[in-house]
Amino acid sequence: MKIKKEVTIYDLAKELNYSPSTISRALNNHKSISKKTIKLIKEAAEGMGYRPNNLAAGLRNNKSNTIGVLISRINRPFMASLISGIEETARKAGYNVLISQSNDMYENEVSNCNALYDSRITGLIVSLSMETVDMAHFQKFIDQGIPIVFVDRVPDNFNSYKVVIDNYTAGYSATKHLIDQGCTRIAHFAGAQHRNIYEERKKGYLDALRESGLPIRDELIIHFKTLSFEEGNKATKKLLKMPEPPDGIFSANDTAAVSAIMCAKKMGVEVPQELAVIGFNDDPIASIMQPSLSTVSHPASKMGAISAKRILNHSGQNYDADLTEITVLGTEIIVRDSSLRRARLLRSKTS
Amino acid sequence: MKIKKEVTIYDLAKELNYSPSTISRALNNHKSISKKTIKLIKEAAEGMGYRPNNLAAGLRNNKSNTIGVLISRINRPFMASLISGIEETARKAGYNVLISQSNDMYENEVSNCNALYDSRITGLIVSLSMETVDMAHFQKFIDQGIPIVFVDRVPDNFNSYKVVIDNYTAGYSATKHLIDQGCTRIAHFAGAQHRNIYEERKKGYLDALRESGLPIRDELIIHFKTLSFEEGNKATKKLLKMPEPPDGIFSANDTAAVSAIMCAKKMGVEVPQELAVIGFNDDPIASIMQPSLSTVSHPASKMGAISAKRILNHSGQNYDADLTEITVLGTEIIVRDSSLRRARLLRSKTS
DNA sequence: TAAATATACGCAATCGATTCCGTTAATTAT
DNA sequence: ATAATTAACGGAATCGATTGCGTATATTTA
Repeated sequence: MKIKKEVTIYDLAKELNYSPSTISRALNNHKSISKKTIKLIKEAAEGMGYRPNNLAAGLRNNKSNTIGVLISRINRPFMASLISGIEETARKAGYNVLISQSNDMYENEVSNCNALYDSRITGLIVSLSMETVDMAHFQKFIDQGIPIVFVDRVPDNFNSYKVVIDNYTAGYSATKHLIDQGCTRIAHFAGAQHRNIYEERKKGYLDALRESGLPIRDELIIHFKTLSFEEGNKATKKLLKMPEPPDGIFSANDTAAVSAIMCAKKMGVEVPQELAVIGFNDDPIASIMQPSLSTVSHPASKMGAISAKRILNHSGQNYDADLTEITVLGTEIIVRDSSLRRARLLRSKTS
Repeated sequence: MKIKKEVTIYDLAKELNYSPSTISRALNNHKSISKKTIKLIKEAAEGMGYRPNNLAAGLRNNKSNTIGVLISRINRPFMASLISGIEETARKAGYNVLISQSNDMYENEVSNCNALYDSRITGLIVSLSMETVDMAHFQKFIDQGIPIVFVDRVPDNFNSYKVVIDNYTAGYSATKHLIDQGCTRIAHFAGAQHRNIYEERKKGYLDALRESGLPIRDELIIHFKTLSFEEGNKATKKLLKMPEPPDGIFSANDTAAVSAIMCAKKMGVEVPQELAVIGFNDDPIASIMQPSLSTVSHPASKMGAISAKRILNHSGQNYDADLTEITVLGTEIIVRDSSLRRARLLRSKTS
């Protein structure tokens, strides 16, 4: 199989008797090239099958019109939607998207970070791995004026753009909802506390209890490593075997919440009557499973779009590391069957 | 914020009194450079914060160590797992991954195709959009010797690497399973028939019926456009209102199967006793919902890994368009509650 | 009509890494 | 001890697009 020679602006220049400069300017709609010439050149480019070489342009301009994405895992509903939002926004602006996943390991995050840097990305969108504490691997981007947008799992000791949800309020509202449903012994499935989103959710949980005059019982607060299905299963089993088991669970994610419900069912514990459950994320599962899972919905795709826009808007202006714009998005408590104990009661009240 | 100057091999050359050629060779472990010099140069590079510029290297070599991915949508469980498999394999080999989604529109597929080409990707992994018929936009990759791997939704009129599952057998087995469970009026939710995966699944369905001597009833074969939840809902409602409703459904994806089950429940139709359902894909929902959904499992992540490996292996050798290696992976029928009518009967038979 | 300005384009350097040819010095073979 | 290798490195062109500066022609202004 012979490889065809690629058409470059030099080929176009020779063919049309123009200089490469003129070809380049014409293809970029430069104002000093006449409309007629631009049309002529563009048509010839199309006809000869010319395709720009991003590598060459990128080298010259020292950037690649590419947004780098650094997340923990792609195949999580939230992350997939986030990426989808990023890709859609970037694509519309003519940007490409490079992805990489850390699998929640610090070491991978660092090496992926370097790989993305080596590709001279225009900006970086990051959701931190579970392990990450040290932030030094991001410094080189700042030094080069490459914008970083932290999404969802953000650092609190690093100045940069951030796009987050109000985890505190969400945690507070979710817990308050359970209290409103008559729960008095509410357990919490907490995530790794050095990741601020989990810390905030827990704070919200604690404050909701305090405000309602409910005691805080340490034995009802379970600290998870990864909030996995297995972990959730184990934790639920343990909780339900306690002499005074909880009558409600606020889980920091849906996966663990689902496992709690399934475990409860297996153990013959009625949901929501004996155990009300609310999760976090509004994964697709939540609305399908039975009983359907109450949860906190996350505008994942929108967060992706906003993050991408941050980077797109950034280009042109000089990067000011002191200017840290933080976007905080609202969440929504989605009440479904897994926590709805007082449906009729509430309805009769309002009517 | 001042931008630090980047360190290049020229800076290293000046600092260490070597030529740029030597620096480059040392960093690439070229055999004509002494071990001692390599160590010296690498340490200095590390110390001075040198980072290679992929754009420059890519321009010179006319490739970017990047794999391009062109799929319909990222936030589908199957696709997210596919990408995850691709990314993991590519990353290990030092390759980056560029992603783009067509949202199942031909026009987007073409423009994304061009965008990826412009970035001089090393290889392309594609799952076709629902709309795609014309394949001309892929020709330029072939002309340049850039390998293309089609995954899952593959063309049948284009020579290239392909990674697929045996959709015919899967469709046959799924239908056979329903027949074994005593179903005699089995409906099929079919996908767009110009996408071969759906065509094959339907063929398997038809042959299973024929082989068992069951009649093929056109009114029980519903042709979907996108196999969405809404479409599934509508179709199920219609089917169940028929004078002689089906007693089984084989859906070409899980989403529509889930909608069928939920619709049946709403209409008071018992699953699986009155209506047995089997889906396709083994989405996370399948095992969680109630009744749990029988389905065909798809080795998504593995398909991604294999696709990436195809491209990695390809480099070096000359591309031979006549050599079209097709990888066919097996599937597994996952029997869960939604189709299990004869559980006890079967068990007593085997024991 | 001469001067001033605008229009439309060309020249050549540049981005950073790679690699084909050398060249020099060190080692081995005879 | 001299020729023949080998090892270790340098020079300079190259990849393709961009852009500051320069120039010739056309157009406008006074």
